[in-house]
Amino acid sequence: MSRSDDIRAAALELFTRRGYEATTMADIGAAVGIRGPSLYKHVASKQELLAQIMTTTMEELLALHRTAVVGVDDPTERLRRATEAHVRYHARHRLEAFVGNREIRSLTEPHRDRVLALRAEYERRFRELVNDGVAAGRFHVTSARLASFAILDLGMGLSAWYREGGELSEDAVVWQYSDFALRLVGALPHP
Amino acid sequence: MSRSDDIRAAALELFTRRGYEATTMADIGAAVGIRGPSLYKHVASKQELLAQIMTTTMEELLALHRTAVVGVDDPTERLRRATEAHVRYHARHRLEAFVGNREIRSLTEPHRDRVLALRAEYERRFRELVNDGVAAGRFHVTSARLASFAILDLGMGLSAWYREGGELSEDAVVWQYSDFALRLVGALPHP
DNA sequence: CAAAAAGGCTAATGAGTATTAGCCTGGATC
DNA sequence: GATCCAGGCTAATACTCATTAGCCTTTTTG
Repeated sequence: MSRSDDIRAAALELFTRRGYEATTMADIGAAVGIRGPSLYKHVASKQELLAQIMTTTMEELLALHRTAVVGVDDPTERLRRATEAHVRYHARHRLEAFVGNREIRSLTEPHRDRVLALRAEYERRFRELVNDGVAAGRFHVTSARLASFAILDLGMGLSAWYREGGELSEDAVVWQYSDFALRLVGALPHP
Repeated sequence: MSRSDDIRAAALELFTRRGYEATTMADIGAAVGIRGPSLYKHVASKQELLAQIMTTTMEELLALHRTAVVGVDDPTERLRRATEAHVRYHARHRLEAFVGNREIRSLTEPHRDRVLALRAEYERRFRELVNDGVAAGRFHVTSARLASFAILDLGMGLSAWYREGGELSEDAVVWQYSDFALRLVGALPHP
């Protein structure tokens, strides 16, 4: 089983660095010390590798989101926790998040619709968090859609530039970005 | 000359929708009504098409940035104008911006370094805008780098979801996002 | 109006690539 | 100890592409 995991990890790394189309089965094989065709003893196809990465990524993100907000009522706290989960996931699993955001085009049809549906669901949940805050008079934005897109895009941007062990620790980024999200929706008093 | 422009426009459209690697010269030809090999009467190579798109995009963005802030002294106003230019460019030239952000990997070496240098320059300028505001006591952020990344990422995200003629007008998005940027750096009074 | 240049086309060329076929080996199983 | 079989490998299959060659027609030019 470990071999399959190594292959998935190598594929993830290569899909991130070179992109799905530019990565060959021989590349993936070389990364784990075997030839391209031998990969088929472990995985069904290149496309399946991508589909698995993207589907599990979106499912994990949604699961973490649910866990983050469950049992919390205050709109500000709900948005803070959701953003923390969002940002932390993008920092901790930046390869998965990066590929998940960029390779939707390379996904073929049974999978693409599924991933897009999960993503739409995730967006909808953030939008509702913002809407709830506005309805409660706690947030002040002109367009909840725009504000939620902005918050989501912060995480996606993160997955492009964040590096573990870089200048900024994971916690620092999570804390800062969550603060940014609350400032964005006008939820914090002026500093 | 018009033919070359048509080809560049078709390539841009296809690179955006399918990605550089997944776009064939035959596809681009079909989009302008000729066969793949005939394209070579107008352009040198597929790679050149990409390089041209990415280089001119970054140069335009830098030029617009310079124009936006020149002669403005107030830090808040400088950041507002820079963000407006940034967001407006990403809305108005979303295909160029989208490709410019996503296809750096597909660029081969004389060009990639050049584009990366331009991009680094652009990031540096935003970071300095934020630093200046902090130094003047007008902005309140923990990390200027993080804040400028966040603002830049807003534009990049925009180029992924914005659609001309959609629910939100260009001006609405520009105004809102510039406001977000100022809220992000703590430059606005509490609403 | 003849010559040349533009700009198309089809047919190579020359790679590269996912996937399949079929073989081989060394350890596990009986 | 003979038999499996998991997991490698090389060779073949069957594309798909970017790019080049060489030809032909139309338009421009002198």
